[in-house]
Amino acid sequence: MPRTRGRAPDGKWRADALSREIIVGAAIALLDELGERGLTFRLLAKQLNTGPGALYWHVTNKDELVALAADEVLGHAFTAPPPPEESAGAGLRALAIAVFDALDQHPWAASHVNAPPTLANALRLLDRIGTLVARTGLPAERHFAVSTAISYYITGVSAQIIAPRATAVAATDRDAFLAQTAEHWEKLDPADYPFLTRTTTDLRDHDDRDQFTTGLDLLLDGLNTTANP
Amino acid sequence: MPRTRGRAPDGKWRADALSREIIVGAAIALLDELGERGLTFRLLAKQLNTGPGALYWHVTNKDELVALAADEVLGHAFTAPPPPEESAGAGLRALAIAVFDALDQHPWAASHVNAPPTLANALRLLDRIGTLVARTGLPAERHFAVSTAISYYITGVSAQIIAPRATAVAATDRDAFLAQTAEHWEKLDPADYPFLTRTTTDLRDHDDRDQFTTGLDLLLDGLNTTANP
DNA sequence: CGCTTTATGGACCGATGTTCCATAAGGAGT
DNA sequence: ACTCCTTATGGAACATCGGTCCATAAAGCG
Repeated sequence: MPRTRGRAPDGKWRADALSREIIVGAAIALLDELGERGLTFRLLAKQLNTGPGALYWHVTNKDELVALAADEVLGHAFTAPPPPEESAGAGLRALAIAVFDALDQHPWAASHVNAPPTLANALRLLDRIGTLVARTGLPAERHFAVSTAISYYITGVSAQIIAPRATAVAATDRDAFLAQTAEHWEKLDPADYPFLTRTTTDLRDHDDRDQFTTGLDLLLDGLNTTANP
Repeated sequence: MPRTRGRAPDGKWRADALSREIIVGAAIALLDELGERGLTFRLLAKQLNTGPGALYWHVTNKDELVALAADEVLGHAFTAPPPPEESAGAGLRALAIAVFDALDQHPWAASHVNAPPTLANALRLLDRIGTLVARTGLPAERHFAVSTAISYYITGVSAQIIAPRATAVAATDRDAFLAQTAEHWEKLDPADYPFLTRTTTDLRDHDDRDQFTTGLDLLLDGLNTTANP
């Protein structure tokens, strides 16, 4: 039995009708719970009390669905309004960390934020970065290269740090995984891997967010000295 | 008809026997030609004149196969011996660019280099970075965080820049794709996207490698000023 | 000359992304 | 009110995939 559909007289969709937004929202819930491999059109359809075919009317394929879901997650970084008065560097830092935290809460999304941006929230991210970069006093012809570089750092490094968590199961596994990796490093030949064999304790104890901010601060330091020589 | 197998008296594998290396090599060839979606155990088996089941004796599953292939590609960055005497910064820059170029020639690999490293060549990359960072005069307790940050920049930003090329088909499509994206940006509301709407020509004309080196140089600048205040 | 190990490869299973199509509910025009 | 037409819907069906199973055979070993 088909559900009610079409628009109500007030222009809004009826309560039980499907829509792109509803589908993406349900997809995010499934991705959070089961990971990318757990998201299935059949399961998603069952959650929405419909069949797989109906979903394809609103979404062209699975790739697009996941991309939309990831962009939606990226948008969580913009829920708070941008703090009005602060230095460009401080604004960039806050923005970068907001993105990292947003992706951190939905690890599957990290590897699906693509460049160059085409979806709404990815565009907003780059635009905000560009606006802040323009405030640094850097010559205008370098704005694009520097802004995209910062954008790529934020999404790319977040993906590197966060994505492994999507394949592994829970958060408690992190310690076990790091311990196992550290053990592996310890068994390497110090002649071939002089650095790794002496930094295994750092590996065990490190904080993911600190790793992200360490590189970020180096990058913004470089930006600062380049803009104000 | 099963192929000859086992080791020859000299300890080497017979010419037509399967091996992990041969399978990974054939997988790389297929990935280069058809992309990640084109790599199939059936097709790979046909290329090697065997059945899908035989491959699973040498490789546990497809994820591992792709990871091995990507690590093999990463190793292309190390074929040239490291230049002996140069500053740590110059060494890091050369290493980073070598990795970018290696991944650039096999775009599918870019999104499969994971952190923290466990496979051979990913480990070598981090170790070389760490050894170079240790030469900068940075305090030892910061070596790990800074080295991993640089490592994440190299692989993460490379993935951001290169990975889209794996989904798109050929290299000639790049101009068309950028033109289409630029057109999309031009149609945005300048009130909402002040930066993007005035940088569409930069988008059309930009060079991917320059984008990578721009951020890299900012990062290394920051490293330099931090190490030598 | 048997016995064990190391492979091999084809059949098979379950599941997935996607397409197809019969069908139904509004809206628009008359 | 009656007839199209557009917008959806949802279940069946299709092609294909990753992965498992197992009968089988070559090489090594005693």
